[in-house]
Amino acid sequence: MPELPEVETVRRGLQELIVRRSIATESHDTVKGFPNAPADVAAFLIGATITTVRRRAKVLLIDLSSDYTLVIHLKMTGQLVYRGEQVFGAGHPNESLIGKLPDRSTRVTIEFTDGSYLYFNDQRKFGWMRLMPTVEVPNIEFMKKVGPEPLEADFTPQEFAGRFMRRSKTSIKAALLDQSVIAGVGNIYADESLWGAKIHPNRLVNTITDKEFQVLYTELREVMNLAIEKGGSTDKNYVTAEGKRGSYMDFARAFRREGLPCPRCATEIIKFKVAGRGTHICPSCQLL
DNA sequence: CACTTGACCTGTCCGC
DNA sequence: TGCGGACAGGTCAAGT
Repeated sequence: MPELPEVETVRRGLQELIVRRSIATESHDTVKGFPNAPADVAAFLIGATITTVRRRAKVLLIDLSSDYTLVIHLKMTGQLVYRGEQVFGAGHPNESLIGKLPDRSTRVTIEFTDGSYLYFNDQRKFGWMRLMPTVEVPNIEFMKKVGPEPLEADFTPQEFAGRFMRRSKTSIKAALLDQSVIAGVGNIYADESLWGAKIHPNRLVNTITDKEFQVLYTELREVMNLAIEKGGSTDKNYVTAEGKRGSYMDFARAFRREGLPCPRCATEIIKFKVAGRGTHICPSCQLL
């Protein structure tokens, strides 16, 4: 579920909501990777203060005053929701998305000294979390292999096109989803940017022209920036740090719009599988 | 080696 | 209404 725009939205929310709060208690059930070193929880998590919240690709980095960092991947259904004064539950506008917290999908509960909470919810348990020294974060396998951030100001169209050369014989969609090529692209924004660039997802990378890479670069950045502006895409599970929906799906042109008219030419959007993933295209605009 | 397919989990939706 | 099967936004290990 959460791709770069969703994780960035959560990051911005947490930066506002939890920085300078101190951790009083922590409890959890099964979460992959946590606690990797149980003694570290008492030594470096309890009593620590949140200093900043960063993001790399789809990974959230919650830095602590102990010089340790909580490294969190939400995978498909992870949520990080802060609860201060507001009360979720029956009648609340977000009830259908997060219910009353904690609930049966709550994996980790962090209580701050002021009595507010941060919940890590994850219905499908694919997400993971690690507590580790901040200086060690760049050394984990994911960080070593992940590609460049596509929204950085100094990320050029030339660098974008060049990254794909490592996957020249696969489909453009499979390459877009490969985190070692470009960081943070997932199924939603792969489909949306390919629609924007009028490129069929099954086109092989080595058939994509320089001009097409240029357009794809622009479309990908525009669609991701718009998605951040809209607070991300909520289909089923994703919510912001405040427990709210993201509204990008109201602006989607192809993703999850099968049977509806293409906004450009009114041809019906169709759905099929590419690289094992549900894929949406306009069959008139995106030719093989 | 490059690339594709299953596995990881739970919940929901759809057709019989 | 009940039940089996397909499917869901991510990533890795295992297989071709």
